[in-house]
Amino acid sequence: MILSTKGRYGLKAAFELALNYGGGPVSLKTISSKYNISENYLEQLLAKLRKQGYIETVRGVNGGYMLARKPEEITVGMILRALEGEMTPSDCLSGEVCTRESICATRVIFEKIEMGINNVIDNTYLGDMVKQNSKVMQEAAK
Amino acid sequence: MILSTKGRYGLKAAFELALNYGGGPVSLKTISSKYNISENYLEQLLAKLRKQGYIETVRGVNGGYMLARKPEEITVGMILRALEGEMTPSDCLSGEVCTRESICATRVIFEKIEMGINNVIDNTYLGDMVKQNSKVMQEAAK
DNA sequence: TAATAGTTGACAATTTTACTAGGGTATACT
DNA sequence: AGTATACCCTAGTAAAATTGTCAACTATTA
Repeated sequence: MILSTKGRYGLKAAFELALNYGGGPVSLKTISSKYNISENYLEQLLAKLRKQGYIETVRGVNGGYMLARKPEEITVGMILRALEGEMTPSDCLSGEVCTRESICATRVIFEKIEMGINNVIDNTYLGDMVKQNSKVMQEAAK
Repeated sequence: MILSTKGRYGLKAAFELALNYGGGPVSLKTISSKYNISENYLEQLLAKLRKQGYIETVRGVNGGYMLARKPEEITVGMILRALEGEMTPSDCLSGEVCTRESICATRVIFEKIEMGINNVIDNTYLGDMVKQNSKVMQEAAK
C-alpha cells in the first residue's frame, strides 16, 4: 500500500471541497461524517493543507473549510505531497548518494517508477475529478 | 517514500544475482558487504524470494544464492511484489468496497497511479538492468 | 571433522500511523 | 452580553510497521 490514510483521507476531503467550490465553507463534521473519518484526525490533515495554502477556513458558526484556489488550479500531486511528503520510491532519489556504481542500476528503476507516479498526480486536477464524477453520476442516473 | 528497505535492498540483491547469473552461487556475505546491508536482514528478504521461486540456494562451503530463472524472465515487479506485497496505492483497489459514490472519484486516481507503477515494474526485467548497467559502465570507462 | 554457509524462530529498538483528549479562539445569532 | 458553533493547537498514546539482532540448527565440502 503506497498511500497512507493521510493521503487517502486528505484527497477525499479536498475532492469534497472541490465539489462544493463556490458554495461557501464546508464544516469538518460534514466531511468526516460523510466519509466516515475521525473528526480530530481529519482536522490535522486539513491543517496541513491550510498551512500550505491550498485551503482556507472560516471560523465561528456556519464556518468551515474551502479551497483557496480554483479546483482547476490544484493538482492531486499538490495535495498528496502536502500530506505524505515527497513521493519518491527510494532515498536514492532524494539525497542519499550512490557511491557504488552498481546501485545505480536500481536507481534507474526507481526513477522510472517516480516518473510514472508523478505523471499521473501532477497532471490530474481536482477540477478533473469533479468533471469525472459528474459524468459517472449522470451515467448512474440513467 | 514508497518503497521500504525490503523492496530496495531486495531489488539490489536480485540485481547482483543477475549480474552473476551463470557464474555459480553468490554468498550472502558478498552481497551484504557490497551493498552495506545487514546480513541477517538481507537473509530474510532472500528467503522470501526463494519461497516464491525466484532464487535458489546452495548450502555449505562455496554455497550461496543464485537466480532460479534467467534474468530475462524475472521482472522488477515480481521481485518487488514478493517483498512488499501488492503495489496498490489504496485499499480501495485491493478489497475495500466503495459504498459512497463520491469516493469513486478518488478511486480513479488511485487506479491511474497503480497503472503507472505497474507499467514500469512489469516491463522491466533484471536482464534489462544488467544491460543498462554494462552500458553505463562502458561510458564511465571512456 | 572442522569450517563454511544457509535456515529458522524469537525478540527488540525505533519510527510511523492513526488516532484521542482537551483547552483555546473566533464568529454569529439571539 | 451570552452562548453555541466551529476552527486551532498541542500533547499523548496504542498499535503496527519497519528494521533490524541473536542464537541455535542443519547441510555441505575440504
